[in-house]
Amino acid sequence: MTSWADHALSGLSAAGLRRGGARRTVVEFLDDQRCCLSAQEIHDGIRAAGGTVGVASVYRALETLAALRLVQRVDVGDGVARFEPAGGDGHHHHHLVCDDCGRVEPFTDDGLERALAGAAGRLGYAMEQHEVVLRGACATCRS
Amino acid sequence: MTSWADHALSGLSAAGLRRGGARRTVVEFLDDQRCCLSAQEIHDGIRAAGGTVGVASVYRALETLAALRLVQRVDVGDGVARFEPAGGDGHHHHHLVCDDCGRVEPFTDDGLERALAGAAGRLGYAMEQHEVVLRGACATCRS
DNA sequence: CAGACAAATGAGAACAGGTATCATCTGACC
DNA sequence: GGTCAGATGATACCTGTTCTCATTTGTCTG
Repeated sequence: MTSWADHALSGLSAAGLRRGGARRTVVEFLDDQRCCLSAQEIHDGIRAAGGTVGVASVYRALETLAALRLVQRVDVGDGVARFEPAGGDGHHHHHLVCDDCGRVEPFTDDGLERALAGAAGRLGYAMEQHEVVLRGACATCRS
Repeated sequence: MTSWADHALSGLSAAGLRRGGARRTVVEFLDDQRCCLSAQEIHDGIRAAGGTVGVASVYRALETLAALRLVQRVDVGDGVARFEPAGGDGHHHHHLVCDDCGRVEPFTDDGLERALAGAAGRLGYAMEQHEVVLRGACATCRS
């Protein structure tokens, strides 16, 4: 099995960057997550797990990983940036945000991916990443 | 012709809110714009046009309008919130962000809209709004 | 049309997420 | 093991956004 963490660490080496210390800790922490997390949540989570990584290092690691397309930055509209693993295994997804309960949940849709690729092609855009956020009332809150 | 400004001001009245002063100024300023603007840009633009609206009022007006779905909040990933008219006339669009020059440009795509509606329906989501951001190299920067 | 009153406003303080600084440390190569 | 540039962490700082509060202004009433 090739975990995303391995993929990401390889990517860092390939870019001529070191893979030890804080960067590795952030990568390994992210690897255990299901959906996007804010930098603060990542920082807190690492400390709760016994790690001692500074906030600055978390932000630096995320910035580096985002530049290498190894993490995706997600903005759901509450003013805080969230991050999640990207690239590597095909665990690509988008997000639903419930206006009532504020919960963020992932979803995938092949037709949507095709439509996105089609639109980018038609516009002459070399698409590197895309982000889709749907807002509304989730199935739970509708009742 | 029914401008978006009229539509938005009607919406404010219907919600039992006053339509004079700062709120009206913000609505009328937004009505002249092509694409999304940050709160700061809106504030500066109004002052440049001779208006005297405080920053707080700009943010409050935008928050109110967003809650009424009269403006759409757009987040392109640089940490500043942008806003643009929404609802009313069918001037709905999404955004392309160039990783090189940072320019944000609007686009529309019917196939994409259909795919979004289809995905939301399949997931049991009552979709109120959606936002799509494509990142990559724009046609100009590719050469 | 004047009076009354709650909603709305503006200036600036306060807050928070994110970034820059800098002395110290450490991974990778020799 | 030695060397040194890259990396780290604590903290000061910056900037976008929200809060506070005294003052102003729509709107409704009589």
